[in-house]
Amino acid sequence: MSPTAIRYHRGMGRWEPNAQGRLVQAALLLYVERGFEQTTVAEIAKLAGLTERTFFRYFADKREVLFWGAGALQELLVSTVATAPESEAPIATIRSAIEAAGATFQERREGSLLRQSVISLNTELQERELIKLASLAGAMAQGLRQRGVPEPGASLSAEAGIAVLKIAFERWVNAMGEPDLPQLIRDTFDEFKAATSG
Amino acid sequence: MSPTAIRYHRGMGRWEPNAQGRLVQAALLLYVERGFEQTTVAEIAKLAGLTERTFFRYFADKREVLFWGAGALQELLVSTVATAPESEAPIATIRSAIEAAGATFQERREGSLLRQSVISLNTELQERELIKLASLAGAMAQGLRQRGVPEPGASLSAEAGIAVLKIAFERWVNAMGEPDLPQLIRDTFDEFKAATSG
DNA sequence: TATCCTGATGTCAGAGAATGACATCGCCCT
DNA sequence: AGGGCGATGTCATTCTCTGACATCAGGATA
Repeated sequence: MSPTAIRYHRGMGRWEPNAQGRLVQAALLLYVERGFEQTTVAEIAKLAGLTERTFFRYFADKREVLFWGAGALQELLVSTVATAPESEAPIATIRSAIEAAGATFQERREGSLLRQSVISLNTELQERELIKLASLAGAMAQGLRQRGVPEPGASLSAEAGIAVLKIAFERWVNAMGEPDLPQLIRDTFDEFKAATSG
Repeated sequence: MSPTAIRYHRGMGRWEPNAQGRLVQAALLLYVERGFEQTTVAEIAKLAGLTERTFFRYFADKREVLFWGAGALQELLVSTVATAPESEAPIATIRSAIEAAGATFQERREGSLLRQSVISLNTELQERELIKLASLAGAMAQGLRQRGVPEPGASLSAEAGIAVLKIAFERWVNAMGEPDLPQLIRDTFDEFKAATSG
């Protein structure tokens, strides 16, 4: 089937509303159906009823559509770190933040799994994911520093948290038994402590 | 100054020898002088006395030139893991491997710093670096698994090692006092343990 | 109401990355 | 001498991404 343009309302204004949302929806649909590489930006734009040029006004590149939520995730992590109890150990603060992040993935379980299935099939997308994760680690480290945690402890704690998130997420995706991601994160943190304290 | 083609010997065979080496040398030169983005593959190829098409026969993309040594590094890590004492704790094995990797950077100090200065100025290159590091972690984890270390401990230990490498390397690059990288890695491992055992 | 302005989108042109198909031609082997 | 091989060149093409400029509905303003 060849999908026609995605429309929402009828000509309310000069253009259909929610251009960015239509682009995201169109891109995700095509990435899932044909794969990321086999999808051109022109096709995405056409499906969204827009032009290629407009796509690049909303997204820096073809990959970025899939990482639209990264900003909100970073805010969640940073605010969780910022509002943690003063007396708490840095690694415990990071643990709380990562658990909170895990909860949001759990809430959007279907979407998260779909998105990951696309990413897992393409190296370029994995690269983008890794740099987003590194950015998250950097933001959490900065949050810790603002709370007086010195380097390199701040960065090391943040990196540890991201490592746990990565591996817990991977377990979550591969597990058919639908475990709870926050719980998996807690378990993985414990295993991490056991594995690295040798 | 506009550099002319890089030549080695005089027409020994049909072509100048060491085409790949000339490409690496030319690319590095231009990346340092003009920056990565401002350098085109056509320019690199011309400086190496070759064509654009030949560049892409040796390197999958423009970035890959800078990660030429990753294969050897991975072999070093894997073989270090493989030959570690049987009784050793997994995290200690990883620590040894990372230290060995650090030693090779220390040996090529100038080149490592130059390379990193190029990478640090460009996001695309940082993405490639991160996925290479992830690949190293994956290889080390597999090495541990072959020694009977179960998941998720194997992956967690490997990721911890890579996190330490990243941060120790960063300290090494930013430190003007020329500290010893293997020693910095040892110190960072100790700080990591302290930071994550809270 | 007439006019101006703004912002979202379209149109066009172009550089540069990357890839496939095929040509070239010294060198080595027999 | 002849033939095949392998490294390189040539050519054409698709696709990503960007800059410059055009368009035009709707809101603000006089």
